[in-house]
Amino acid sequence: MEVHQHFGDPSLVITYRHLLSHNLGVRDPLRIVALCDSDAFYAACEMVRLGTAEDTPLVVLQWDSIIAVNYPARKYGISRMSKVKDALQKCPHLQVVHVATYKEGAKEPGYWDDVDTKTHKVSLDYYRRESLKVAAKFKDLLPGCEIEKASIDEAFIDFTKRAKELILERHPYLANPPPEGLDSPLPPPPSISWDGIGHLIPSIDEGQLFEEGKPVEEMSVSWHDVALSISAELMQTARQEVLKTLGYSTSAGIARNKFLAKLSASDKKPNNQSILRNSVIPYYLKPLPFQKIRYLGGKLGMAIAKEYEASTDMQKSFGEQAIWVWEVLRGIDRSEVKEKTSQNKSMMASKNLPKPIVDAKDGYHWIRVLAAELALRLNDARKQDPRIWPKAIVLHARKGYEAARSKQAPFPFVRDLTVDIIANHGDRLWRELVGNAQSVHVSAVQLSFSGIEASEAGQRQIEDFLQGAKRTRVEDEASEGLSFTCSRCGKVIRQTDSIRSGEGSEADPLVKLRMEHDDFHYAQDLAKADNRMVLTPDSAGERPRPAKKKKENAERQGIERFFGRKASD
DNA sequence: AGCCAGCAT
DNA sequence: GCATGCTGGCT
Repeated sequence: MEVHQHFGDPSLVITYRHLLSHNLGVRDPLRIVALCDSDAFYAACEMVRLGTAEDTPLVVLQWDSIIAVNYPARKYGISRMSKVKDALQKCPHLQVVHVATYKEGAKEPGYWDDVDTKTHKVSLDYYRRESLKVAAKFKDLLPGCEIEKASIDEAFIDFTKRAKELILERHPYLANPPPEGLDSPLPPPPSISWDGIGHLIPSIDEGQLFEEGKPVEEMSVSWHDVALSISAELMQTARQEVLKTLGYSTSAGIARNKFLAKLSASDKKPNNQSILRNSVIPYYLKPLPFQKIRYLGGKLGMAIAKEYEASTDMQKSFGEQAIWVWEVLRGIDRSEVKEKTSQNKSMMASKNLPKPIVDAKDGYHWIRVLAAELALRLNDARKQDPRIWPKAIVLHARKGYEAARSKQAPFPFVRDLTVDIIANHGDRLWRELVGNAQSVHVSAVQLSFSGIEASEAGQRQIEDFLQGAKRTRVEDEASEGLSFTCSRCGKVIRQTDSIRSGEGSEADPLVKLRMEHDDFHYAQDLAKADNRMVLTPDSAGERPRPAKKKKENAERQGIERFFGRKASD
């Protein structure tokens, strides 16, 4: 088995130091990573929403395309490629559900029976919310584990730390290293029961489970295998609990790194998990078309494949494809499982246009639709964390067959985010993109926020606003009148007689002053976005509150307004 | 910083 | 396909 020698670490002797250390990272010989993903997630979401029976075949539609097929439906030979018509022929009682959409007249996305891509826009928000629920549940169920949400339906879980804890708990004698010291090898591991904790990926064909007269599964048990079995146990109970409480079935792969976890996760779908022991890795990788490996599925994979075929020398010198693939894997997969903030770093709304935009002015219609969705979503996200704010707003437009072009601009911090603010920025970017042309050919538009963070700047502005009043008042008491320093424009704002319209208000006058100044910034943002006159802070108080007026207007303008307008085509 | 290409589900 | 999201590289 010379192939084993190329694997280095797996055959490395595991010592007391390895077991007792907690900071060995990706080099840890006891490292355990799982990839857990939801089975046919969008379809499962719809089943949960509709209370559909578990064995009901169901597909999810986006316009005319099937984007999710649950496992009962797959039994009928239905796939994502199928046409709805064919699917219904294969399975007449198939449930067909269209994703939620925004439609004219409705403020919230919903499920309608008259969806039309010319007038509606898809909303995937329900799936995002369900995804967050699942992730939160796994975090609850797996304390001491690092969890990285990798996509809407997948998460990596690092069990290393927890598995080591449990090894020590179950084998307390390991806590006391022998006199030879921490670097002496651990005693032989106990035998392992793999029952009920998933599918053990075999090293060779199911047909020949014996080697050298011994069952393969009894060969070469290591402490890493012990850690694997413990992790598999934890993963199994967590998955069962998610299924029971939220209704989502999942599949998982458990192995020594992210790549292998990801790979093995799809071995036994749905509702099952696979365990990949180090000793079977070479056998597992050998027959694997390497395009299946993450990051090798696209252009890079093709390039490498070409290079590989071209250079026969390399092939000869390296011999086995499995080894070569493994070398690639080693190089790339030093990646840690790292917790991500539950808040995404970008937020995007996009729309492909079956009827391209021809008249440049018609761009505003779809931009406002996209802006309305972003407003809803960002305001929603801010309920979790009011500090979050995007650094920039980006507009992409695909012209005809050309690749998409984009323009972006910094996005200012404003307290009350409205559709208008976003749309006005979007409109400005649209003008930059289309230039002077009144006639265009835009087949897709995409509006997004980037660099979303719980920014200190945003937080400070809010804190200043709420708390600054007190501090400033003290400073100001000696001097004449009310004033404060605006953290946004950096100017000292003083109360002038013009603002002092004795409305017998019960509010703190300084708070009031700040609010009015804030309104100025709000108005200025709008004005800037409109490429029109820019006010100066000092003149703001003299004006008859244009911001307020605009705001009231804006509040009445929900998403329905923009759908109400005809996309003139 | 702004824009794009590429990869992913 | 379509609707998302992330990262890295280039200017």
